[in-house]
Amino acid sequence: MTPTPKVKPTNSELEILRVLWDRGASTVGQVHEVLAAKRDMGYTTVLKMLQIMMEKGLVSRDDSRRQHIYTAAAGEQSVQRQLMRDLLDKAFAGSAANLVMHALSAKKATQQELQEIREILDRLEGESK
Amino acid sequence: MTPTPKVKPTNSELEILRVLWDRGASTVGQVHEVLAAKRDMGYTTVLKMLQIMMEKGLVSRDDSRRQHIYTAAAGEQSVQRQLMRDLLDKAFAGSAANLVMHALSAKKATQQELQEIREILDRLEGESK
DNA sequence: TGCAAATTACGAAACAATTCGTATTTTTGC
DNA sequence: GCAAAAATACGAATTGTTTCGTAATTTGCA
Repeated sequence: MTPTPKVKPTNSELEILRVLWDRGASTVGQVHEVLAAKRDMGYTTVLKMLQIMMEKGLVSRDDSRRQHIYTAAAGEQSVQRQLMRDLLDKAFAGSAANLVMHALSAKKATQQELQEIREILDRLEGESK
Repeated sequence: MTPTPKVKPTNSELEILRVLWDRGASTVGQVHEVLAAKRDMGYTTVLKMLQIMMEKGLVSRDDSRRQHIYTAAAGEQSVQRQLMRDLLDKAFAGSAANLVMHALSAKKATQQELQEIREILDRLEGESK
């Protein structure tokens, strides 16, 4: 089980977590490189963010070497579930079906993804039978 | 078509929109009554929020009478879609299937909801053929 | 060794979101 | 009419987020 963070990540923090989830353990420079490609963002800004996230327990780091190496402490799955629940409550009045409907129309899923979703449905339906 | 707001509602704004979507046009007092039941929140806080939301175009109001009547200007559907897109990008790396998976496991859907989702899938799959 | 380069630490400014106290305005009942 | 009650307007404090400049530290190498 991935640990559930105590705090809900802010938007910027989520951007950084995204990088760490995708790349795995990274230096500040590596995270910065990825983010700077998308939008303007100074090196020390990223550094500071990571330091704050360290305090909040969202990342952990190895500072045994010259360049500190940061790792996402909050598991991708856990954070996703947390954000999902939050959005479900606040914006969708708890209706998962409604949310799914919007998710699918917000972004076209591939044939393969649609197939995967069918499988999830099958599994869920099987369980509740 | 419900109008898409220019701005993304903040958390508190979403709470208020939730009330307006559920109850329909409401006075400050009515909104306050609902929110105060959940968490501590002063009357003028709600009032101020609604005034700010008015400026942002998230609500409209009828101030022809003593008590102003507020209505959600941002349609529930539009806001949901917008938030969905946002979350999809930031937390789910664009994978709708992944998001749907979490949505379904975060909150058990009813048989009927599952059926509705299947119908959506059918429709989508039909389109892309 | 000691200087230049690379890195982290720190503080604080800029901005945005939330909250509420007080002032002002409007209505109503006497 | 006028006072009390009820409502809105406004300003500002507080808190949280994001950003970055500058200082301090560490490392490698000439």
